[in-house]
Amino acid sequence: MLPFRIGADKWAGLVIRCLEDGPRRFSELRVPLARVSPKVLTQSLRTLERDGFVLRTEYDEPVRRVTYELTELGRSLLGPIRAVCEWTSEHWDELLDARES
Amino acid sequence: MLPFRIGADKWAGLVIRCLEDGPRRFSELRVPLARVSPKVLTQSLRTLERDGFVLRTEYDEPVRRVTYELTELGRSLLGPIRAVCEWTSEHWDELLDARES
DNA sequence: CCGTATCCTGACTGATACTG
DNA sequence: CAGTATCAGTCAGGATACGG
Repeated sequence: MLPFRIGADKWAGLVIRCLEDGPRRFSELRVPLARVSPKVLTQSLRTLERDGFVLRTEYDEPVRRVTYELTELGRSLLGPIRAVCEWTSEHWDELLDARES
Repeated sequence: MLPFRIGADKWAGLVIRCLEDGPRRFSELRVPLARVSPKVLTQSLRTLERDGFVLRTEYDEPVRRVTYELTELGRSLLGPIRAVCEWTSEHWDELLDARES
């Protein structure tokens, strides 16, 4: 589908972009990433956490709450990621043409 | 190994960078990409050709010769790719740290 | 020189249902 | 709410050897 992607796993780039405006809860991430099953989303977040791109915070409250936010390292990735996303939107039509022929 | 990559396949980004200075023969690509088996390199090149990033030219000569070069579309990818490569070299140490802990 | 053919492995992705 | 458990399926990636 996508001509290319950023990230060790398929969704890492999108997840990071979803976090660029600040911390998000798991359920908040599921909205823009509705096509991603909870298992896969969790896997992606765990990998991003392990590699130091994302910080996971668990709050001890009556209603359970967990947030994810970008670390400084994760935030430094936004530049390259945006470069790729912009390229994709600029060249989307050409990509479709190449696939059809 | 690499924290993330550009390209539908693992080597696409590197292949494109190897072509940034002009056409290269298959055997020339195998030098910088020595760790890539010929089958996988061929696969990558075929995909890049199909998607319009690379032009493959076969010369009818006594000694067989095939060259690959970037199309204009392929060349337009160099910007985003360089952004990712630069990021990687700048943050390489941090990535290793995260993996070890 | 420029690839294919074959075989193999495991990483990645996924749907669905269930739990603390 | 924030995940895990389970059960699979696909497919990219890789080693090695051979072919036009």
